[in-house]
Amino acid sequence: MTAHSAPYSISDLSRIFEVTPRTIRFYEDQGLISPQRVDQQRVYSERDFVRLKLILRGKRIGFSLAELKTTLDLYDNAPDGTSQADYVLGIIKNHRRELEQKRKDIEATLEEMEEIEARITHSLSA
Amino acid sequence: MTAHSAPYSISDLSRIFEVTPRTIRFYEDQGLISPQRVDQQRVYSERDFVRLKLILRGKRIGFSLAELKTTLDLYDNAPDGTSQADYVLGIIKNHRRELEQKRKDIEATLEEMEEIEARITHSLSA
DNA sequence: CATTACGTTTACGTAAACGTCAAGCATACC
DNA sequence: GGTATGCTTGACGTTTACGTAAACGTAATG
Repeated sequence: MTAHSAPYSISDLSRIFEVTPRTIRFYEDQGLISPQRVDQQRVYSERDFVRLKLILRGKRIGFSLAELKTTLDLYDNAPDGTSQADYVLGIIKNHRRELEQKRKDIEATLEEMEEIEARITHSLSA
Repeated sequence: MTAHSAPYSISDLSRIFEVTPRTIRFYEDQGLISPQRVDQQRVYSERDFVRLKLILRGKRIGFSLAELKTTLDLYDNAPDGTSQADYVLGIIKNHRRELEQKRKDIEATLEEMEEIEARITHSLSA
């Protein structure tokens, strides 16, 4: 029971995802989203909605808009030929390595923060 | 058996961490590292080494240099008073929430990538 | 009919994180 | 003594990801 469903206006998405319309238009400018137009006005489909969601998630993880564009474009069209498929598989493998690294970084940081937390709470009981 | 040990020159760190000297000097400019000087030349201790390591790890996770500065400064000096401690604990809690979110983002992305990988390899066997 | 709300394009501004010279000093080697 | 190497400090340039303002169109509302 999401408050909204497709189609969305730009301010709908702006509210839902807590980004400014400027941001959404900028992503379009960079080729990340391509909403339809009704009388010059942007109209966003469920697919656009999902794309924006993926973009913002990717950003939180630390990917650039350029990277997100290529990966979104990549995952969009299923590869036809075997060579294409191998190519995509290679890219995916790289992305996974990056992500695994980030996950390790995060886990290491979380552990350190727990240690610090423990040190502080322990020192408080002194 | 790390090839080097303290003290390090700027080019040592540059090689070890695969960043340019400019980057390291920039971090100093931003107050993230404060190496000693011997005759105007920067000399990095083991502590500086660790700091740089933490900075780069933080960057990979997606933190800004400003954020990293405050957290490094924060974790540096153990809190003396209880109020201080509570303050720090609050900040840490926020950081942990952020990191948990990022971890979720990463895991969701990894799962999607596995699905895509599966789809491709499956389509190849057709 | 004027105001308000929402949308549009165009364009200049900005903060972050360095890159890229330029010019100079010191040590080391031939 | 000249040259190469490595360090230093400016200082301007660049990319990314938007912010911000201007100037305008349209549709509903009092």
